[in-house]
Amino acid sequence: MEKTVIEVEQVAHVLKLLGDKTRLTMVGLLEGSECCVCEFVEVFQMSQPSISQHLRKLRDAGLVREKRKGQWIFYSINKQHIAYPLIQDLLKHMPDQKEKLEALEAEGLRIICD
Amino acid sequence: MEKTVIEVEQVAHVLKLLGDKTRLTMVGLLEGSECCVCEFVEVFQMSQPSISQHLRKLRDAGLVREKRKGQWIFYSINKQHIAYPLIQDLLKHMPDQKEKLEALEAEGLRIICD
DNA sequence: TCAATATATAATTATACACTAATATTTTTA
DNA sequence: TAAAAATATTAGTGTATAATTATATATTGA
Repeated sequence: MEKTVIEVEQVAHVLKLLGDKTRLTMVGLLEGSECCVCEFVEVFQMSQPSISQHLRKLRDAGLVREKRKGQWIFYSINKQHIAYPLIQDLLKHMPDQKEKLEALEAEGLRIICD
Repeated sequence: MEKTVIEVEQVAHVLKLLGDKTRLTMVGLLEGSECCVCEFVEVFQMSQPSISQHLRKLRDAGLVREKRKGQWIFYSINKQHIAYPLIQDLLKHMPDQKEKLEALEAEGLRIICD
């Protein structure tokens, strides 16, 4: 297991961001695969602006990256972030979120690119 | 390493509590040893009510326990809490906080009981 | 080029949060 | 038993946060 030591302030900042069910689940989903905004809207059954605002917070902190693919913007986890190993450790204590994406796929709502 | 899997909501709740520099440091300190309120007041240079309110949040969540020893009330980490293994993993990514207590001790402000 | 789709941003509002000031409670000690 | 010390609680205040609504931007496809 990789280990990074991060200043308390920075850890607190990351934990504050992840101390929200929506954002924490987002990160759990992104650990499994890239997702676009409309997939999050489906998974969370929340409004698109609300989803975008959550993603913006994660992006502003550098925890996720965005990449446009045609009409969609895909988000991915930033494995280069100094807190990424910490986040991985966190996620080990949570149920796997991938079933949410599988449910999407079953409904034909998963966006596949490339 | 012990492993516990906790529901997303519960993890988010714990992370929200620890997403505050003061409370996160408190937990880091308590992982090393019990502390009483006046020690926290010294370490954080914050008002006593503010410290008490932070401790109350941690206590309400069951993350810490309190125990009166004479005129002092000592707080300790609750190793029985379902999120304790998660917290231990978190703390591994932070600098050790014990030097703060050593500094207190050097000033003769550490409260030793028993 | 126009309509539809996907996404972002801005403004607003209601709620949550952290701190301070004031006060209450408990314990020790003189 | 009265005063001091340690801690908790309550009320008030300013700020942060999350959601909604409205609007703007960018891309695709007819």
